[in-house]
Amino acid sequence: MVTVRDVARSAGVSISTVSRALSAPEKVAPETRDRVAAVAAQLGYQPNRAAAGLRAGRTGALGLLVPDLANPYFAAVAKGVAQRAREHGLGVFVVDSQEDEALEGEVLRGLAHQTDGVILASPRALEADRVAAGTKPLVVVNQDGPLSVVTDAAAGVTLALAHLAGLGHRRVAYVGGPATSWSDGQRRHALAAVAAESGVEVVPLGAHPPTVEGGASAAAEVVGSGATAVITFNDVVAVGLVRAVREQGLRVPEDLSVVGFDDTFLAPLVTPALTSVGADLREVGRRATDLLVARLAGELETTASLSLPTTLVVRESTGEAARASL
Amino acid sequence: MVTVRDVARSAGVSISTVSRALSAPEKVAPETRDRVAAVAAQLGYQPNRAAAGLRAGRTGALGLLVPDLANPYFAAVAKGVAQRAREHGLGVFVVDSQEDEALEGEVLRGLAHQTDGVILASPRALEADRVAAGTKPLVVVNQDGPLSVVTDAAAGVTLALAHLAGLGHRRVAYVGGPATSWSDGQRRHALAAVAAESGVEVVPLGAHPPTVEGGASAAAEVVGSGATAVITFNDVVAVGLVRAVREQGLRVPEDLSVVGFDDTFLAPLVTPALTSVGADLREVGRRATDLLVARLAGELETTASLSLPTTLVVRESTGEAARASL
DNA sequence: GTGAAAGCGCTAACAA
DNA sequence: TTGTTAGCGCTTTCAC
Repeated sequence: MVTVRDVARSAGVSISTVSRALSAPEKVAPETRDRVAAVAAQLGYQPNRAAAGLRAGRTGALGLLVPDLANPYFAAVAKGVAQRAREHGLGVFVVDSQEDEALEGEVLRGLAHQTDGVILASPRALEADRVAAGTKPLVVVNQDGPLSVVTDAAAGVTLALAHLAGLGHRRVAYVGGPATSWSDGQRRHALAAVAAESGVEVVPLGAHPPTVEGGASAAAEVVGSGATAVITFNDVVAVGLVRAVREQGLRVPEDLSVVGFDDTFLAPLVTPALTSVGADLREVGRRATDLLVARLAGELETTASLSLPTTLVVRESTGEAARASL
Repeated sequence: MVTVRDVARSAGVSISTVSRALSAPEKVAPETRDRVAAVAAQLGYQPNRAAAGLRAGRTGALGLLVPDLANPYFAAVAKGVAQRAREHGLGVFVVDSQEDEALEGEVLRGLAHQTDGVILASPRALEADRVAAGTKPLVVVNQDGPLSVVTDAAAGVTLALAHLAGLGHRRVAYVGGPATSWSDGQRRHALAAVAAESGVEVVPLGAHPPTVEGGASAAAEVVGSGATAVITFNDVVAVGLVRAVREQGLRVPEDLSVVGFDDTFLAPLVTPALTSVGADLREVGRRATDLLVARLAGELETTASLSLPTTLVVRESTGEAARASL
């Protein structure tokens, strides 16, 4: 392992000059700086993060806590975080809380300790998390907080409703996700708020698991609601719902239009391809990272909330409201 | 921040006793150990990993390098790694090389430096990577290496071929993935080897991008091959292929049986649900982690290769060979 | 602009 | 069994 001492000796300077030349170049004479840089490169010197952090009180690493890394939603956010962190020269410790509230706190405690700050994606137990994180800055994705990044639910449902209204739908159902989901609450709220101005009646249905089965189990409720179109908590629920109503002999979109949420890569692949409300999840990860980095640099006051735009991708699962009613 | 000194003072012992009590309990008198543990817990002491690592020459962290974290395949592996690493009390630095060979090496160099060893998932430039990793142990997933974890391609294609043969298929095409893909090579090799004993003629087709478009672009070739069934490089390719042949008026599985690869969560969601050769990807991640940990503990010779079993999940996209030929 | 020296929190000889 | 001590590689005053 090549250390500052090796570089210093080779360049004929002291170790402090090496350190400065590499991390605060403006404090060193240009020629010295260049010489040190050249020697460092030639020797293949890589600063030891742990040592640097130990002294400077930083770790040079960020933490990312997700409920389920195998979920494409979080995988996309994680990718954005990893990407941007690299650009900032920071490492990312990734931890999967396995959707377990208790584990979330426990794991966060450890994570906070070995990072400069952590990004919490869709936390299940935010209050406990704040305690677990201690004094380390926390950026929250998909939930409220002093430092947070969310996608604009109101804009998303407005787009969906406008699209459906334009197709002649007058009664639209909403198949919700888990009652504990913050986004679900946001969407229900937004739906109620914008229904009137869209000229559409919204029928909020109950909570369903965010799975294919959850979607299937909502089929009866949807059909019974008399709605000609439905918005679902996410794409997977939409797939389950489509499958179930088809088994009842209904056609999508002729008899029922379906709008998914999240616009995952699933949406274009299923039949019919799903119209879905989406957001750029990698961008969510990137912006969360930027927020954390800015906060660490002290460039930010204690509070900053970002709302990222949502889009509606129209595919095959929505069409004109032909039926009078179900 | 509470340090060893605080615990030592509170417990009335020296800092080395605290260190020992916590990391080598058997070297300390039971009563002392218990007292230290109690005080540490009460004070909420968390050892500083960076400091410990600095002194001990370990970092307490593993690295995981994937070509694309948003790819469900790698996301699943990553989840397994994160999970098991946590159980071993190690952190995981995750890096996404964005499918870029040059970036892979560069990123690995940095990763190797701040971890005790790294897991390389489906590396694109293994030779360069060995250099970049220096002396740090490397566990390779999905490719050959001194320390490696792969899924059993031969078993997978044997299962698929047996299944198709049982349905009466006598001519089976294989739509390959990128020419640089190691798994693709393994599968082609295995296919050629087991074709005879399955009583099936295998028609290897060209390389196609591992995308929906890639699958669609293979449609003509597949139809032209006269095969009644086809095995594809992965599920996404299968979806593209199914879509394209359907547009030509063929039915799946009545006119063409399709077997995907990887058994991603896509498989059960598309129509028709895809028969697919799969493996437990989280387990792949877990075993790779175990291998690396064992190697770090010196429990392993320099070489160890694991081949994990594959399964065939039969769904709706395969059926009896009714056609004489296309 | 540069160097000497202290010390971040911890572990591992070495003593006792 | 326990304590003392010397660093791990680096950053950062403080002199010069």
